[in-house]
Amino acid sequence: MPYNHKLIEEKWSKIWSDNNTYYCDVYDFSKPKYYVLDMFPYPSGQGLHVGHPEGYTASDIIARMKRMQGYNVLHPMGWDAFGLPAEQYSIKMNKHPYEFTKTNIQRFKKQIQSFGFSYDWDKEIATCEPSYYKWTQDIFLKLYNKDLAYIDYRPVNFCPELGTVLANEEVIDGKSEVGGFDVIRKPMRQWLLKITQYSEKLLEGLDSLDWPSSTIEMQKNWIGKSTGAIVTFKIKNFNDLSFDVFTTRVDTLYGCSYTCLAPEHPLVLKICDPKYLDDVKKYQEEVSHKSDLDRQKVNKEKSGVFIGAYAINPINNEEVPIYIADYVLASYGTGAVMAVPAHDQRDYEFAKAHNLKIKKVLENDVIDQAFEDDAKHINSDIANGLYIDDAKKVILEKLKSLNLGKEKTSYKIRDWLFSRQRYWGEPIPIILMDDGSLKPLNENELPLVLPELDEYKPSGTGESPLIHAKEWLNVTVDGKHGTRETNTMPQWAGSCWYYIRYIDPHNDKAIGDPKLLKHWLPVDLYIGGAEHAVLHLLYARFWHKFLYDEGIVFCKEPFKKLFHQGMILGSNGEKMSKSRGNVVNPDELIESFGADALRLYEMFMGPLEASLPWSSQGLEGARRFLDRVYRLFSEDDYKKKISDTNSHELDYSYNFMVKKVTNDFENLQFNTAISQMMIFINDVYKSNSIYKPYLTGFVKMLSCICPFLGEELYQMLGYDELIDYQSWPTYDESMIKLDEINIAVQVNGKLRANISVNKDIDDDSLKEKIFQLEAIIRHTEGKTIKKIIIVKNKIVNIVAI
RNA sequence: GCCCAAAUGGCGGAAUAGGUAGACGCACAGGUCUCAAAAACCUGCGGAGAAAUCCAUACCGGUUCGAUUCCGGUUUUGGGCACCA
Repeated sequence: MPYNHKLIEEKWSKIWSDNNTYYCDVYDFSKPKYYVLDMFPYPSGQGLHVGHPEGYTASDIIARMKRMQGYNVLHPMGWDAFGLPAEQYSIKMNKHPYEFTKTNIQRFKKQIQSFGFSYDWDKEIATCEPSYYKWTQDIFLKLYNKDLAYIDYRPVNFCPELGTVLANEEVIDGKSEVGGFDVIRKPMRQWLLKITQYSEKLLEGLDSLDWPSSTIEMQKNWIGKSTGAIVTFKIKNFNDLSFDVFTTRVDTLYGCSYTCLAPEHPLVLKICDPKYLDDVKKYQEEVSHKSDLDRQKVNKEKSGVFIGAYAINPINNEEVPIYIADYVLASYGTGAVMAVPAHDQRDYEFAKAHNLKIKKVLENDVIDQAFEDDAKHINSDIANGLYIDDAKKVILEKLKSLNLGKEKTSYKIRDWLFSRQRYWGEPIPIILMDDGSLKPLNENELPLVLPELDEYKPSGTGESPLIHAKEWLNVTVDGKHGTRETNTMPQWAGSCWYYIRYIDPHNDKAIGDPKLLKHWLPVDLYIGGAEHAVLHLLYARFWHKFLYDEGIVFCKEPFKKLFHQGMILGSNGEKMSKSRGNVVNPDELIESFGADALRLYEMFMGPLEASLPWSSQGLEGARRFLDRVYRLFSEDDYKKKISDTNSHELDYSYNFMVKKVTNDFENLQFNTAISQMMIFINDVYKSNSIYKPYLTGFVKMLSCICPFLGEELYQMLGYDELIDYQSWPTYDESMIKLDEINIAVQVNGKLRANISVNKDIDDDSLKEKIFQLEAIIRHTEGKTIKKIIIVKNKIVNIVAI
């Protein structure tokens, strides 16, 4: 008989909630702590899909194992509740997004709870609650007071037709996603955070982390540190003017045959020859119309124009022409480059297109592309005959003596654009006084709560709808008038520090409690999608490092171990989406197969980090296994085999399983752990007597994956307590060691026989036995034995010719 | 274009300090039970061959007694980045 999952799920859900089973007393410091965290979801209107529970099940298995291993486990869940869809909904319905968000949260919570995850719901948070964002605002003020937040003008995607600013994802081919209207680039007043001041700290911390190496690599590339040099070029006929370039290959300076400025470079119009002015202005105009994306896409042709001016190469006083080109970015380095066409591919292409001189300074053949590697320097006067490192040294020394160059480290990372022209986000707690000064709120004025609006429609100017909240907007400070900042914070803000708030969300004092934060941080295991490899994980690290510098947290990194779960694809191997019609609904699956079967299947599909196609037959197989397990406990034929005395039939199988499962769980390799548990159950079916403690140990491990059935089976074995805080099974290493082992025998690397011998048999006896084997005699007959390789207790290879 | 990862039966996958390729599950086929079906249980299951044996971990080469695993090259797929000086 299959078990009744509905009854069991209902029964244990109630018992868990009545007993507050998964409550974590964070002030209990008597046990070691384990903090296992999921990336919290955005509660969208669509509800949960089968991808969500994959990561949640993995973290839940770890949480349950750690509880049994005696840890005080913090395993919380909450809601990343500010966001675009809620704002769009409120515009459409002219309703407050809070209600919509609240409804979605309730639905998500109900769905998540149906999986039997051992979350401590007492720690639940939502980033859109004033009691939460009070502290997001507080951290912003701390950043502001440390001069890490500032206002600047930055271009945004503005849609005049919709009267609103659009996110990149809302713009498709230069048109708005909604309505298909034109989108233009318009500079607007923005807040930025100086994440660039933390470049080095963000880089340093990476190597100490137990993170996927690809994620560490991506963060390194994002920060983009490169060490090189600044070289100063004077301008011919402009004695007092010069510009700096940044280069990583100062050793090739003798090969510089032109220089190139970003079209936006402030010097361009000052030094441009009037003859070329029209062309230059036209080119600048063209470039300014291109959005960042356009400018990056059109990368086939190296466009640019000569501005009729010349720069002086400081190393040899050669006069080189100055161009402007859009392949030089104003935002990186100094916004100017020295071009060495022979040894930089981009410069090479530009030089070819504009008929510029290509001068070799490295001993190698440059035929139809640039040579960018190391070689002996030529045509380089003081650097002739030297290789890259020494060449850099002598050239830099000379530049330094001329006061025209120095070492310089450059980073790709830019300051974080931290404001949105939206309603549904944390208000920025700053007042813009009429006299132009900025007045931050005091801590005791927080939270600055979002006001109710009559209408949530866009302002039409691109500003936030908060501009409509006249009463909220206008304030008087010390008798002077000012208006509140109408920009709000981006969705990232709330998720930058939520792992701190979880520790004790009911107690504001917890955020400043050193003992508590020292005990619980860092997060021991953080599980979430690889799509957050850079932005969220970098921003959160930035805030954490800032809070460390402020003396609020005491570890340098927030997340010790990180794991990215893969994606669950549709059964056709494509990404699940409504339009493809391959979406699987978890509610229906729990209804018909039970939460335990769904959890088990998702863990058994394959490696956690892999993207795998959904198979409903696979789910049926998982359920079949659980029924097979249940039968052992419910059918008389099997029940009567359960015994308090050990017949030793399962000694090996059980102990091996405990070892493997413990190991695999620790490494989040659930698919192989489950297959070992299946092997154990197959062995149990074959044995005549089942030692009860072995069955108990199995149930404990199963309960991490399938908690409802785990509790039920534990009770059926006759135990009164809940299984959740029982001790983790141990194994006896001596039971795993076999006396007799199987050895493979190869001749010339090909398997010819198998032989069963005593473990650790000496080589001579083994050889003697082997040469009695018929297959070995046949394959070595008439040949000379050149060598016999023996790998102890594993394999023998006879080399014979 | 650059960077990273991957490629194993009909399918998901297992096995890498180099050592018996295909664990476990799915699908499929045959059988037992049944009036019958379902469920359950048993057996088989990479390809060729009667067998001996041969071939087989994307493809081509190399190192090695021995390569899915290491090295070089090629192809394909997936992910990331987009002229970063």
